[in-house]
Amino acid sequence: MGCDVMNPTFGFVTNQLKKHNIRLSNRRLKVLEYLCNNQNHPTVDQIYVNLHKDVPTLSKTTIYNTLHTLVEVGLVRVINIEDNETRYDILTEDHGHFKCDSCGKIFNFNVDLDSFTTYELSGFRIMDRNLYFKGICQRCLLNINKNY
Amino acid sequence: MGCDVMNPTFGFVTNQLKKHNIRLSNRRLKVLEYLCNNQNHPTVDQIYVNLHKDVPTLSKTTIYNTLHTLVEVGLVRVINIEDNETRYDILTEDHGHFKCDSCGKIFNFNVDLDSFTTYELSGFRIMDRNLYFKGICQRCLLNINKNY
DNA sequence: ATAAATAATTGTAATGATTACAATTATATT
DNA sequence: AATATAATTGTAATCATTACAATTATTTAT
Repeated sequence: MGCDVMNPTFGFVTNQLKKHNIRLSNRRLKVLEYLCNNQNHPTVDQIYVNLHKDVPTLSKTTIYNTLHTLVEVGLVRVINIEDNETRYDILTEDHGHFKCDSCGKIFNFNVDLDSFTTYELSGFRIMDRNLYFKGICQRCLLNINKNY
Repeated sequence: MGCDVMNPTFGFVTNQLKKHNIRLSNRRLKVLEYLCNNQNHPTVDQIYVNLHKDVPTLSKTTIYNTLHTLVEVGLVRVINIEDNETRYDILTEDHGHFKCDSCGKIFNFNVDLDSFTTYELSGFRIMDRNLYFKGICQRCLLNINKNY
C-alpha cells in the first residue's frame, strides 16, 4: 500500500498534522485512522458509531471539532451531495464522486478539474472545485436486471 | 426577454406543468413566479420570507411540497453547495455554479457536463451531474483590494 | 349543478444534524 | 511543580426538514 497523496496512510497524515502544528491527541488520531482505513466518505454518525465501540467516551462534538480542524488545514474535504448528510473525504486530490441512488455507495473517479477554466469566471479566485454525479452503479444495475 | 429553457419565464413553466399534469394552484404559481423572477438560487427560507408579504397564509410546508413536486418532474434542480442550505434552481440546463465565500452570491457558468464520460464509470447509469466551485467573486476581490 | 372523490394546503409537532457554551481534563510551557 | 493553553466532553439550543392529521379547494361522476 503506497504512502502517497492518492491513498493517504495514517503515517502520512500524522506527519501532515505535525507540519501544521496540530497536536496529535488520541481522539484526533482515532478519527484520522478511521478516515484512512475506511475511505468510504463517511458521515459524522458513521465515524461516531464505529469509533464508539473502541472508545466509549468519544463524543460526537469531538469528531465535529476534529473534522473542522482537518478541513481548515486542507487535510480533509467536505462532500455535499445529499442535503441531509455531510460526508468527509481524506482524499484531497482532484477527483469526482458518483453516488449510487440505490445502494448509497460513493465512488471516486479521476477528472482533471484543476485545469478547468472559463472566460465567465475570469477575475474570480477559485479555491474549491467539486464535481459529483448521481445515478445507479454497475453492480445495482446488474442486480435490478437479475430480479426482473 | 426570451421564453426559452435557458431563461424560463412564468408562461413557459406553467405550460410545462400542464404537460406533466400538475395542477396549477395559486400557491404553486406563486412559488414558480418567484423562482422565475428571482433566479438567484434561493433557499426555502428566502422564498418563504418574500412570498409571505403578499400571501400571509402561505406555509413553509407548501413551499417544500411544491419544490419537491417540481424537482420530481425535472422543472427545478436542487443545489447542494453548503451543508446547511439547500437551494433551488429553475434553470435545469447543463451548467455549473460558483459560490462566493465573501458575498454568498451564486453565479452560473456554462460547462458541457452532459458529454463528460470516463472509463471508470462505464456500466454506470448517470442521471444527474453537478459541478460547483467556491472562492471569491470578481466584485468582492476588487472591494478587498480597495479596502487594504 | 351537486355530491363524492381526490388533491392541495396548513399548522403543529417530531426528527436529526450541527453548533454554542460552560465545565472538565489533558498537554505544554515556564 | 505551577501556570497557561489547548482538547474534550456533555448538555442544551438552533435550524432545516419531514411526518401527519385536519382542513380546504378542486376535479370527476352523476
